[in-house]
Amino acid sequence: MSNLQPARGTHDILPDEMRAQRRVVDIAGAVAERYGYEFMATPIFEFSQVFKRTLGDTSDIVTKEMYTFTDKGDDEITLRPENTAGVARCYMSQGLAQKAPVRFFYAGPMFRYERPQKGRLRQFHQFGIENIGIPGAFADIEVIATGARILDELGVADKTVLELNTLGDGESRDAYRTVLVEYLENRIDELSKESRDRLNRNPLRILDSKDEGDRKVVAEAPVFSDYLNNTSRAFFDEVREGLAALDISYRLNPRLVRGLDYYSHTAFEFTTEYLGSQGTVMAGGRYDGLIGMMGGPATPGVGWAAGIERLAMLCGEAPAARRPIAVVPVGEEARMPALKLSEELRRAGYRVDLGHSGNLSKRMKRANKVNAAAALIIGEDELARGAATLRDLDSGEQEEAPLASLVDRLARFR
RNA sequence: GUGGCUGUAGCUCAGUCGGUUAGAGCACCAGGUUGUGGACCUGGGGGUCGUGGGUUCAAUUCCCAUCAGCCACCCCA
Repeated sequence: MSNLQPARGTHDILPDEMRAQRRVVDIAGAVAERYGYEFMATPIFEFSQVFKRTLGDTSDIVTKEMYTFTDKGDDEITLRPENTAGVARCYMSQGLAQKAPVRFFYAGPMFRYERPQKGRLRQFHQFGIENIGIPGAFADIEVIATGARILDELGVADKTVLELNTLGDGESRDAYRTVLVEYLENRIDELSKESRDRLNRNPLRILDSKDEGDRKVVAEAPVFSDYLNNTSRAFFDEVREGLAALDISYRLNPRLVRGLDYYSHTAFEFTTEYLGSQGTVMAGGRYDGLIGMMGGPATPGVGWAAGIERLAMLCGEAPAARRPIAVVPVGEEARMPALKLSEELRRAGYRVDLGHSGNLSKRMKRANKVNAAAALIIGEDELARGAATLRDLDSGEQEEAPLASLVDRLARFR
């Protein structure tokens, strides 16, 4: 058994779970389209540089979580740990600046070498949207609104909370960073070991530490909002105004810091308390610096990504599979006519379960097991009359119907 | 990567203070019903008790290691 196990942190997705995930993607995609987004995909692997250059040398994702290997052509390849960098790369290599602004959504597998837990897999799936080319706050507002609308239509809005923060522009962040590091250095012996390590690499992260000692120090730390310049402040105000206008409620969380380096201004997360410590269900923000970091022209962008598994878990029970019509032949001479009838019904749009063995009783059992809405029985008698027996499997009522009228007769079971 | 809990049939779980054929419910298969499913009845198949090693006359049970899942940290979707 041991070597038949799927690799650590991966798992098979069987139909029940697949339906749940598919529903998430279908609903999210349908909503995203209403907001002007179009479905697209980038490759599952890219040159490692795509991620290394953009996600930041200090991020955990780059430093310890990437699936990177050298392929037979000696290229250094990485399985994508997220999709924003890939979309940005695509934006440049496809010359999409010509078509800016662009709005894309994607769905697919991502890979991160982490210690697995429920809701945290090494191969997991994300649905995300990217809005590239719009510098103004309206883009941020619409991006958040798209996410909120999706959560609402999935029926999980009341299980999630939107947390919002601003990271300001580069100037504001640099100014704050300097002051913060200075403050933290003065109280360095009160900080946890992890936070001391983070002090140089990524001091903003310390604001989000769960360590008690750290929290005490953080509580008295200088506040970012005091260091926002006018531009950054005005931007954030407009975002908040827009959310208010759309009745999207949120909770300001000044400690909300995105893990990746390319973010600026708006940062947000939809979180839930129903999933244990894997509570982030959808997260994103503005990444005006990203395309520049990849060597392209300064290009604004906003987006978010959502964990499909996490959303599906939040949604609870998977939707039921579509109920088929069971076609059951009786006797050898009915097999071929049953095959032809099945084909005809399928062409007409029905889902058909054609049993392949067993007597009538066994096939009826199977019809029941696959949750068929109706059974069509064709045997010698029916064949002689060019008809089939149509049995409603819920009520148990049955009648004989001429083959020619079947497609219509079945309409109520569609 | 750190700390902890768990691992017995396809699933959910009993059980063995170390002892001979390891159980239940559900699921599955067959029959009761060779032109009628769901309910019911009868019977049946399925486990090297996660894997490897150690202790022992004897290990599914104790010990160690390992793998996997889960929880918290970490990180995040």
